[in-house]
Amino acid sequence: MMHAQADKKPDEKLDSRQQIIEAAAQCFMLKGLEKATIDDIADVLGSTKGRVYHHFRSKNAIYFAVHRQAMQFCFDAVGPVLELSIPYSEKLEAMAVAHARVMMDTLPYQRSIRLGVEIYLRGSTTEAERAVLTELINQRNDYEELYRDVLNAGVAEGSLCVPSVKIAGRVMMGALNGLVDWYRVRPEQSDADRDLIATDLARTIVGGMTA
Amino acid sequence: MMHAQADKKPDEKLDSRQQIIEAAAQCFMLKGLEKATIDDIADVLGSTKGRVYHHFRSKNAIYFAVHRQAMQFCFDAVGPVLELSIPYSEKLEAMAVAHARVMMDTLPYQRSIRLGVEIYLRGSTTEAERAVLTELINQRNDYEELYRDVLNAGVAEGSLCVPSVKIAGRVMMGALNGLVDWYRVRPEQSDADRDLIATDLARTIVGGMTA
DNA sequence: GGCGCAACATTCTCGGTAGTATGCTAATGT
DNA sequence: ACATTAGCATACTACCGAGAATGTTGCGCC
Repeated sequence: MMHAQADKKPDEKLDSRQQIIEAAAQCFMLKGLEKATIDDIADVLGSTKGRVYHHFRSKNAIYFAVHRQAMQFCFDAVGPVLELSIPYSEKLEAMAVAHARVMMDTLPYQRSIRLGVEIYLRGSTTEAERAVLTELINQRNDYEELYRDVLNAGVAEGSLCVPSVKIAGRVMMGALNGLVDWYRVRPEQSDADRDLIATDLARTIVGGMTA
Repeated sequence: MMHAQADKKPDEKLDSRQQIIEAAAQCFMLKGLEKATIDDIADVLGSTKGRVYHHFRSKNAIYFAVHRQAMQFCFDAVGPVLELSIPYSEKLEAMAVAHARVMMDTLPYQRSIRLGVEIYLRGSTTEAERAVLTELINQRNDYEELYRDVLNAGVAEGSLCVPSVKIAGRVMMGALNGLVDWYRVRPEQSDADRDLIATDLARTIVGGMTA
């Protein structure tokens, strides 16, 4: 009943799957990875398990999709910054700002990521799933490497200075991703408010690395 | 059978409970909060559920104990540093070093904390448990406030400079606690190696806050 | 105007786990 | 010496949630 006969928004066609991912991110954020049930996700959509299992083979597969999406948001956000021709110290800070922004803008996804990537799925998973898992972990490493690359270049250039590039990268990820632990969405909060948080955050972090 | 008749180490008397907490921290770190079962914890002790439920009313109670212990480690580590009469910038860095050290030294406890404090226990818990929960959260706030206090004092003194003390506190907690996400215990790693990590980490973080 | 398939809904099973109830044994007070 | 209790082990129950099996509906296509 009341099926897709209408298709009011033709640009939202292949997104029944996307809706599930969105709902899952919401549920994961609110209840945690294990406590969020498939039925919970379906409930958010006003739907049932059937729909979810039609699009995803397993609960893990849903989590993988959420994770991929979250990482994609990050890559999309910092990608443009990487193209800029500015001193590496400025580039690093701009990357941090962009990352902080995307953390706030896609909070449910980013919080889902935090809820135990390696820990979720201990042992008892299929080999295929473990393959996807390592792919996701590699994605995170690749992302962090973007920062380390800029750090290295900045040190070579002389605009950046850190005791250890490796540790500096960890510091950046820790401080930036930590945002999802304490940031709360407030309705009265404007776009400018979020920008202020992002810039203050980035400045505080990168400030210690500029020569 | 083979009960406590021996008591080989008299200094380890009232610690059957402590052993459970230690084992629980281990299990939580390895398998996650929900996936770690009471039987897992008992297995680590070469024991059974009976023992665990003799000392703790519920699984949540065990987690609470682990959490308390973890926070206690932190308070004990930075307490002495707070007494020192040194510039606040130096004090802040010394606190960061101490915190980083305790993160590495009590890794299972600290990792357990990260696995969802607010998320673990959504709704379906007793009122008594929720009271303990808020107590734990307050403990974390109190701990973070130690850092904010030093930051404020440092800014007033002129030895520290940040765009926002509130955000600077978040940055410190995020970067320092993030340590438990990437730090791996290696047997060949010496005490000095850990000290190096701690000092580099602290310097990278606090470096951006010194005037 | 039947056929097949996509996109779900409904219902069931089955394994795993928190918590309980009960049993057992060795100290400990009296 | 006897009862009691602390400190566990063993055996059992109740429940919940992932995934499977199966049913239902509408649309496209020949």
